[in-house]
Amino acid sequence: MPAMPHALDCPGCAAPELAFAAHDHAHCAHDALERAEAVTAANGARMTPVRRRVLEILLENHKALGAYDVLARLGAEGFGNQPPVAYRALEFLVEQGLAHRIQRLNAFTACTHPGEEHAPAFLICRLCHMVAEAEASAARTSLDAEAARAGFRVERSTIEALGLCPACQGAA
Amino acid sequence: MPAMPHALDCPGCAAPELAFAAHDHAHCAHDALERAEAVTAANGARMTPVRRRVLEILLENHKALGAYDVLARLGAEGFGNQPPVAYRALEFLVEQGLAHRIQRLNAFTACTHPGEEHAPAFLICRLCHMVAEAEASAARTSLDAEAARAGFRVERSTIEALGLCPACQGAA
DNA sequence: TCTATGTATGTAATATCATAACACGTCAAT
DNA sequence: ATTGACGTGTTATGATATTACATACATAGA
Repeated sequence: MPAMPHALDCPGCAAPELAFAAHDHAHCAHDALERAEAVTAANGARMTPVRRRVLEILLENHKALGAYDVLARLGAEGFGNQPPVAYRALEFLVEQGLAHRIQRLNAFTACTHPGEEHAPAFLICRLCHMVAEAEASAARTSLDAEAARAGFRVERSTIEALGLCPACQGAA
Repeated sequence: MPAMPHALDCPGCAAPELAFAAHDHAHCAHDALERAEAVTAANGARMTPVRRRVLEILLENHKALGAYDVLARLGAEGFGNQPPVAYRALEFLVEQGLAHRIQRLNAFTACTHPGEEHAPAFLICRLCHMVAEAEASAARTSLDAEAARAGFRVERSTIEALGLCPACQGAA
């Protein structure tokens, strides 16, 4: 799987913050799955059937899914249908950096560039509910500096924006 | 109520991002209540007994309280004891800019500088659970710019940091 | 003053999100 | 073959939030 040619071809992969833009999503998802296998292997973690399936479900589109939405899908496919089944798989994916939790929505979304160190901001469209990741290092730097002024040491930060994606701005 | 002399005297009020610092909290809370009355009056909104009481409860300290914590207090004091009673009052306070919702905690905290236009970042101590407001305009500017690159229009954003407050850094 | 209107509150019922605790199965290392 | 770590299934429960409807209360206009 040649990484560079692919990234150059695929807007969604080359610039994941453009999840809103049209892109070859099947490709995008397939690629993310491949990377996920690599990431878990590198971490000595196990990508089991439930976990893989949950990731596939999240990768179906760039929206955030609630744990119970995922659970319903799992149950329908013969996996367990009790909440811990979904929550455990989601927690695993988040730990491995393969999915993110969107605090504002109490929901989860597949990571669009797994394997790369990142702590993105999320752009959440209030109409179509798409979620994109955006580079957040500048915002985080400002936040850390401001926190430091108060003597506060930041360990993790959540940056989420609610608004309108390009397509929905036209609609509204 | 002379605003300037007071602000100069009270670290908590002069620099609300220093909620972690020692300050005359009774004064801080009393002042916030007075300002709250002014804000609601200016907005043509009604500061009713339940709403005032909820604000007082939130003002007791700089921690975030869950809706059900607030509700338990209300119920014990003769107000309604069903969830909507708390949620409605909290929603009102948030709308009026007198309280903030902390997404990460599914909880609410009194605003430390009501009446001033602001969209702060929150600094949440994971040990003592204190919550302080920090200036977030720089971080927001970065975020908006990054969002604009993706064609996304930000309407509201949530910026929350989890970490250790000055006091708890010593303890840990 | 009366009454119509909008707003606030109380209450019941229910929906939605999340975790604790325990049983069972698999697999790799001894 | 036994042990121990890990993953999954299941029951039960806890925590957070909303819908819908009934009642009370304030205030403006007749």
